[in-house]
Amino acid sequence: MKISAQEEYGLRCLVQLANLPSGESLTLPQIAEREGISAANAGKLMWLLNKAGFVNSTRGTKGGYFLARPADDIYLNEIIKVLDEDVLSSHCDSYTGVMDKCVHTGDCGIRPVIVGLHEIVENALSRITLAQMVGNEKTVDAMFHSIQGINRTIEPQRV
Amino acid sequence: MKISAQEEYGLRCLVQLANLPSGESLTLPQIAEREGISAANAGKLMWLLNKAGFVNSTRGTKGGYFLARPADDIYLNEIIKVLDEDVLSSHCDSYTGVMDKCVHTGDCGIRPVIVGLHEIVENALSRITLAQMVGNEKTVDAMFHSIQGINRTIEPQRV
DNA sequence: TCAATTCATTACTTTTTAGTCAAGATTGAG
DNA sequence: CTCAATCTTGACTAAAAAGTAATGAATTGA
Ligand code: FES
Ligand code: FES
Repeated sequence: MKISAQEEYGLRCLVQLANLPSGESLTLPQIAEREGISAANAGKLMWLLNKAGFVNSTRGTKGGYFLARPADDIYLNEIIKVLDEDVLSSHCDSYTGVMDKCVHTGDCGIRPVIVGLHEIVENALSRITLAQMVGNEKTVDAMFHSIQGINRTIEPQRV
Repeated sequence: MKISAQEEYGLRCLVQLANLPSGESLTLPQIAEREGISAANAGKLMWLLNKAGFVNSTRGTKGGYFLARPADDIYLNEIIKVLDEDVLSSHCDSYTGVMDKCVHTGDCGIRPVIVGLHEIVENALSRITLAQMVGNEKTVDAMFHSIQGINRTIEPQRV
C-alpha cells in the first residue's frame, strides 16, 4: 500500500500553485526547480492536471500554470483519482492472476478488507483541501490530525 | 495509493492456510489452483512468507505449507510490512526526483499528509488478524466495519 | 536404493510504471 | 514580422515490479 510517484509529484506541484499569490503563475522550469524534478517530468504531470481541469495554462513569454479553481475548493481525493487510476471500483478485475476474473467468485473474505482499506484512504483524502496543505509542517500536521480525529464512523452516544 | 500484487496475493495465500483444518497443509500447486495464480508465483510468495516466519514448510511427498503461528495471533500490518517494504519511515528518501534528498528540507507541508495517510492504513491493518479474514464476504465485511468504526482518535467527551 | 514429490534459490523474461526527448503550436515583445 | 519563451503531444528509453523457468536439495515410500 503505497503512493505512486505520479500521485506524489503531481500533488506537490499543485501545492506549489496553491502557494502562489493570486494572479501569479509558474512556468515548467520554475515548478521543476521548486520540486527537484526535471522540467520534462513536470510537463507531463501538468499536462495530466490540465486535462483533468485542475490547472489552466497560458503559453508564450510570461506564460505558465495556475490553478483553475480556488484551492479551498479542490479536495485531495479528486486529485488522487486523476493521478492514479481508481482501483477501488475494480479490485477483482485488477488482480486476476492467470485467470480472467478473481477466483473467489461470489463469496470472498479478501475483498471487503482490501476495498475497505481503499475506502478509508478515500475517506481521509476527501476531508482535506489543497488550501489546507499550504503552510509549514507543524500547521499542516496539526490540521491533518485534527481532521482525521473527527473521522469517526461510530454513532453519537446517547446520554 | 494502491495495494501491490505481492501484498494482494501473499495475503490471499495466507488466508488459504488460515482456512485449513488444524494439522493439514497445502502444496504449491494446491495454493496456486485455489488462488488462480501460477505455481511458480505461489512458490516465490511462500518463500518470502517462510523467510519472514509466517509459514513453515515440509518437503517431499505429503509435504506442503502451513501457518507457523496461530491465525488469530497474526496481524495484517505485520504481513504487509514483509510483502511490501515499509515506506512509512522513509518517505523523503523514496521520492527525491533528480536530487539526492527531498527539496523541502526542514519545513514541509506534504510530508505530514502522506505520512499520516500511511499511518491511517497501518492503523487499520493492525486491528485485524488473519483469523478474522476467514469466513464469507458478509461476515468479514461486518467484522471490518465494526473494527474500523471503533477506530476513533478523538478523546472521550466530558459531560 | 531409487524414483517421485515437494520445497528452495537464483537467474531470467515480461509487463508496467516512470521519466526523457524532440518536434510542433501559441503567445508576447520588440 | 520575427524571435524567443512557453506550453503540447506523442514517441521513446530506463527503471522497477511482476512473473517464469530451471536447477538443486530434502523427504517419503516402493
Ligand atoms: S479478491 Fe476478488 S473475489 Fe476475492
Ligand atoms: S515530501 Fe519530503 S520534505 Fe516534503
